[in-house]
Amino acid sequence: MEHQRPKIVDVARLAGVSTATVSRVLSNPQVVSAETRRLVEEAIRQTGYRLNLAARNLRHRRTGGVVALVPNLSNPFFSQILAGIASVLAPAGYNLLVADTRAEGGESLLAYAEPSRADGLIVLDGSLPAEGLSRRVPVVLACEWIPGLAAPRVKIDNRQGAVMAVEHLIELGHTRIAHVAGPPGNVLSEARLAGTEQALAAHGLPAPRVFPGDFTLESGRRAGAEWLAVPRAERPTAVFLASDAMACGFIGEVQHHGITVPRDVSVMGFDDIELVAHMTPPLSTIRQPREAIGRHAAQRLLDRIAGDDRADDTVLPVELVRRGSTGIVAETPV
Amino acid sequence: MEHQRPKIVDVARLAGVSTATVSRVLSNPQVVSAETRRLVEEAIRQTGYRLNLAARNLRHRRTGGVVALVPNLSNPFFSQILAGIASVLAPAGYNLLVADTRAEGGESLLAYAEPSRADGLIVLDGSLPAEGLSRRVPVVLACEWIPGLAAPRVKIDNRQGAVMAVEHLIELGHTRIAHVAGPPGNVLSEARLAGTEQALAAHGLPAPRVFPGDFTLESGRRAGAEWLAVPRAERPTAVFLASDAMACGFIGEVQHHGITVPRDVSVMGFDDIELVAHMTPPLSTIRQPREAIGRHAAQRLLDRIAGDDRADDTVLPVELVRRGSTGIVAETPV
DNA sequence: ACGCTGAATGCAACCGATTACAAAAAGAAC
DNA sequence: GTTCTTTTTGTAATCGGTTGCATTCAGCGT
Repeated sequence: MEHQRPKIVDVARLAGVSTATVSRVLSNPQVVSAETRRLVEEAIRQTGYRLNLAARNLRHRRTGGVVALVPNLSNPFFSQILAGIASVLAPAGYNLLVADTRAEGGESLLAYAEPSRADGLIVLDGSLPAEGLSRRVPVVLACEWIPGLAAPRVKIDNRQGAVMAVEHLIELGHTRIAHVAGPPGNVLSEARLAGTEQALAAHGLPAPRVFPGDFTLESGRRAGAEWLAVPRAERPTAVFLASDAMACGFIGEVQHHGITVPRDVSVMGFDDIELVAHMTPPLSTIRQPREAIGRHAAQRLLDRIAGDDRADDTVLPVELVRRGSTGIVAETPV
Repeated sequence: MEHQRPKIVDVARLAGVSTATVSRVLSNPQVVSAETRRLVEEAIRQTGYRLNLAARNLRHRRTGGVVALVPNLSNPFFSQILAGIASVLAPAGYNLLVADTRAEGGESLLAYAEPSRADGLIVLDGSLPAEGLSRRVPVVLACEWIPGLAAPRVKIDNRQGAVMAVEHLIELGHTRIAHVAGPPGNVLSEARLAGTEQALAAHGLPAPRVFPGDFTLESGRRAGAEWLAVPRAERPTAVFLASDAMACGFIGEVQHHGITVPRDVSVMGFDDIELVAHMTPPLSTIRQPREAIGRHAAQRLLDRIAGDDRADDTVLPVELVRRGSTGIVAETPV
């Protein structure tokens, strides 16, 4: 008879009711009498009817979905944030979709900021253009943020985290402390660098030697190579890197050249990704509450969707995690 | 005047043409005369008109999107596959959305397999129920697969990879070789275990001691603890783990207890995730062509969407990567 | 001047649900 | 039995583009 996908009128016909009633059974069952409801449900089962979302979305002018824009899915750092987001969104009836801003062309990203595609947007990438994003769907910024954009931000105190990291090194007796920065222009890079400088200055120590980096493993490795190239007597005895991934690259490189951590150099990371607890030595780092960041971001977005237009910031606490990669400064320089 | 989002009729009115013409300018510009087109484009600019995707999708009966279902976004293994997928999908005019099958409830996943939500599905998780998936949208399975489901599969030869790993260890002189398996029931776990057994048998060696695991870092750490608990004289001198993540956990644990890799134990992983090249020692492993897996999966999906109904398998080659974590068996057992 | 062809455009039905409003049915009260 | 509520159901407009078919008009041949 009908090879096509059944529509709501097919169900209605079979159940002997109008399409309106079928629709009510679907989205507002309690207004339909028990008997009619049973009839309709049976008809739905028999026809194998499935709702067409495009049609519902068109009528409702909403999509029931939220899109998260992530700079780089390969960074395990983001996945736990996404889990936190999903844990809040799912009970609220929204589903989460993730798009990688690196993988997709820059232009096409704005396509996600359409009310006809998503009801809201959680942006985890600070390098997106502000102008395209405003005036479209509700947006919340998490972790990174976009300077020009008035939207709620959920973040950590990056500067304070850096201060804690550097003070930990200072407590261990280090005075020549280097920093490996994140990508230039990135808001996180800048805050962490500023915190580093602030902590050193507060303790009367000279400004740090800064090696360039971009948060990636490979850039950490290069920083390691640069550190090795510094004459031994001048080498920083401690290095604070702006991401755990870079710290991994750094440690791998210097260990490969016979350096022992933390005897020859103490290393601090930032993020506390799962892996670094299992390295040899385990990495000392600054823990970000990733799950909580995700949960708060999702909650703020739900608020915004519900009409709350405040654009205030949520700042979550970080935590110093002392592990084996940092130690007291060597008594006798070899 | 109008506070509402402009629709196509607003543009049409301003340009002095019909909605049909505006629509044509949008989706089929060459059929409209140059002059009219200019007029319409100007009107679009002035009104700030943006297409409503729900409406277009409803009419077209397609969405222009593909959903990838990933078991666990925190595993960096998947992100490169996703990059490969996006690199094929984007030029074809499809956009990619990612959903984490762990983060979302099981039931809600089937909601993604709706033609009104996505034009196709790439499933990277073998643990999903087959029945819900068939008969909905075109599906391609990548990496893992679902035994009952007739859909094209893009995968590697897991058994052959395991054989290569074990033969590498045998060449180095090892005879007591252990395996740390993936989660029971997983198709990859089983193929890799089978390959391990096959290679050992082919060389007249006894069946491997098998430690349980589930691909995660933590389960690798536990396997390390179990290995340490084996009396020294009986300890396997080489361990092949079914994932790199587990190998990291394993090495971290045994190094923590004074074991030196590869002197005391050789360790092989599987996957070649970026990080393992930077560990100390760098991990020997089996490389999966992740980017290529993603590209092939996306291409097969496009084929399917275009009506190609074959359900054949694509098998991509793996590669043995020799690094520092494997070495010749120690001459004199300490 | 007249018919013919093809390009450009408009009309209006359509995609598949939702929902305001109206009508009908069922109870309640007297 | 009649009137007034309250509940249940149906009618038809609507969400916002798309497209088959019809129409208009310019250009061309005879």
